[in-house]
Amino acid sequence: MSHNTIDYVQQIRERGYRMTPQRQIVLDTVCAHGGHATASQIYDSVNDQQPAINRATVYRILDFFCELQLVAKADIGGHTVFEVVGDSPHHHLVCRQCHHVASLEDYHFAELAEHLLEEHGFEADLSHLAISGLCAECRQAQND
Amino acid sequence: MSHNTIDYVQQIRERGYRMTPQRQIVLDTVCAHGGHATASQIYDSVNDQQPAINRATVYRILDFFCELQLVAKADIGGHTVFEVVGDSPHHHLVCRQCHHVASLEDYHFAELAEHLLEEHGFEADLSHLAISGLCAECRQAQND
DNA sequence: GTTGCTAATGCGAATTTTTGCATTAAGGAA
DNA sequence: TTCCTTAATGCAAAAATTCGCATTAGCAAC
Repeated sequence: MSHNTIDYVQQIRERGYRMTPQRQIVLDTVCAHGGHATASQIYDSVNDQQPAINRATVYRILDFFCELQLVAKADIGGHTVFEVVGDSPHHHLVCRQCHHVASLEDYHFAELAEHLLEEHGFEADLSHLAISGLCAECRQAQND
Repeated sequence: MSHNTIDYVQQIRERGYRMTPQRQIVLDTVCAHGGHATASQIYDSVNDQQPAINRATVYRILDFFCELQLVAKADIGGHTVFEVVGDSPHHHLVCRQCHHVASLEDYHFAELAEHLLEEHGFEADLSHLAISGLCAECRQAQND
């Protein structure tokens, strides 16, 4: 798995929360999925490993991780998916036509975040943003 | 209501879809709510006016309007809300702590959209984006 | 106006997600 | 190690959302 377990445990405890086997498994599972996984997909995987873990618990844990920003939630093509927040923040360009998803690491987002902080005092969490629009291919196809 | 009915009807027909009384009522209702309304809230309002309209239909119509970009869907503080896309595109800064929502009309977003188009050929639909982060108040409170 | 094609709706059931509450267990203190 | 506090889980029921399919109705063509 790609995450450093010790580190996450510390982060959780420092904020007054508890580390549980359920949370460990869910975190491992989200990591294992790598890309984007829906809550149900994550539950299914978890269930394969530990059938005793309740569905509601998985949902609550995913919410919990999102609040702690260990995991990011995004709406991609109408589906809510989860992804571990790693060391490389990136964004997603989701085509509203073909639903293709392009990942993007772009310094312009950093600029935007700076502006928001300076001009509005808002500390934007600009990692794993899902932006919908028209991809290059679909734009071309439309111009026929 | 704030929307020009004729205009929407044309847009819908031009793309090969049909205008129905159900769609009209849902559109009016989303407009009437003005700000942000959840699917259930919209269904309730619609149901008050026309009890015959099915719940599933309301959900499908909301999706339909989103695809046509007549309506924007956004995740705000964990709730999915809908808003009519008017002539004044704006964005939402959602505080992850206090869940306060600030509206924002910012030219920096337009710049970002330009960059995405020029550098990645992606025509971003940058209206009604919901960005989560920490608002000024909560940031200050955290520094005590 | 009438007809025909098919998009859109209604309905019921399945699936997904949330919620309230009793019980369990994490982890700091004694 | 044992005890205590209360965060976290499991369970069951409710609520929200999606899906398949038979039926209805928009609207373009005649």
